[in-house]
Amino acid sequence: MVDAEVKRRPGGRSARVRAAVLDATFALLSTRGLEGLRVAEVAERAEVHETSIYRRWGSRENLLLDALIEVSEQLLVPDTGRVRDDLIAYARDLAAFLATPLGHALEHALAAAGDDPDARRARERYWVSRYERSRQMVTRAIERGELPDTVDPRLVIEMLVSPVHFRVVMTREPIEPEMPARIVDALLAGVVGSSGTPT
Amino acid sequence: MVDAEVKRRPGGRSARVRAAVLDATFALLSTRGLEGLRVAEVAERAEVHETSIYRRWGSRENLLLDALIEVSEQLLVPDTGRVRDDLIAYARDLAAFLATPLGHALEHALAAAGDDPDARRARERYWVSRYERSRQMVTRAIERGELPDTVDPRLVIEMLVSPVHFRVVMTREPIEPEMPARIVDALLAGVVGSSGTPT
DNA sequence: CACGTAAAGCAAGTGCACTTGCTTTAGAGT
DNA sequence: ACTCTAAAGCAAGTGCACTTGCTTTACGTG
Repeated sequence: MVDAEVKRRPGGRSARVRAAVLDATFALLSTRGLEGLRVAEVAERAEVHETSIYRRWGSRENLLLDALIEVSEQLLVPDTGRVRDDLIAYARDLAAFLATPLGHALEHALAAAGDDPDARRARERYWVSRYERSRQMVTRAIERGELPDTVDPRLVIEMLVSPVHFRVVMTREPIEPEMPARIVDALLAGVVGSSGTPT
Repeated sequence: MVDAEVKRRPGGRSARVRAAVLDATFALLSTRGLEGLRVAEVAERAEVHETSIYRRWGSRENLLLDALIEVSEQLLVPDTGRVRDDLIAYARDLAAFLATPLGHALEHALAAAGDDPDARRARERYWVSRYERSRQMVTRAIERGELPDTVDPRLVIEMLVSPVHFRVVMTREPIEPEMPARIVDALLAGVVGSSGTPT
């Protein structure tokens, strides 16, 4: 599941410990949930000393962040040949993922993460990677001539995904199935041009 | 500063305690910051027993939520006569508020709040009130004939504010001064029609 | 194969959010 | 004024994240 990529001591104990801890974290996350997960329990299950966890990750928060970020790499960027369909599918997949317990946990870990160097690094790495992949949908549309090259991919992606995150983290309302399409239509044609027809 | 609106015992001790605690919370929030604020310290400063705080609010989180929500009532809804200007001004004000320490604190309190009945109530009250006020910008535009009545005010507001909250809570990037205008233009005319000109 | 070092193990402790069982007080209704 | 009760005060305790000073282990290098 987890494949390490360690710094100083490539193949050895460090890597084993890291993998064991992350595996234990996932296991306990699914049984105990985000709130119920105790660091001591992770340590016990990973057969590692609690101190080792704190020395490597610094805090429970950072451990969760590190573990959960790997999960979201599953999210694939669709390529249907039409921007509208790509964006709608992407927003739907995102909403579906964020509705899972793991998705919820990731969102809350990201929102709660502190400002220490470790957390900062993890957060940045995450958003850069996410953005690099998702912008493809827009750049491909521009190459295709479907969108003018004056369009800013970053803005489009931000306006696409932020309402979804917003509902999950801030208002905690469910995302209706038709919401992704309404967002995309408003985004592509403007509210005047589109948002009347509640598909 | 805080004006109570108490349930069972209108004018008496309850109200005094509530006000004293909330005042102490604000005072310590500005000196100690969100992280540094300790419940015991609030109790001491408010000259109230710590237990009383826990009995009334249930948790530190809920106390913060209750205190901070009152602050955001400051945010006024502009009425310039043109939707575009209203929306831009509103997004700017929001971004400016969220950039303050109090704004940051509110966002994180909202994001971190749990799912107990108290937190749920506070959150819902907050968003309902915020939404009721901000939708005015859109409904007025519809009345004016500036926007067709097929436009969904809720969607417009959500798409307007969520990128701002998103940056503050999730990515933690600063909001560029021109971002509000770019969001509004994309929202009104669609990315094809507008977002090329980075004002 | 020896040795130096980074990381893991260990034990003991600290701070703070939150709990609980009981007592005291103040204010609202009669 | 008297009483009834909700809320405040109090004391003692619990759990868990996080810390620290020291020892031990095992990997990588000369």
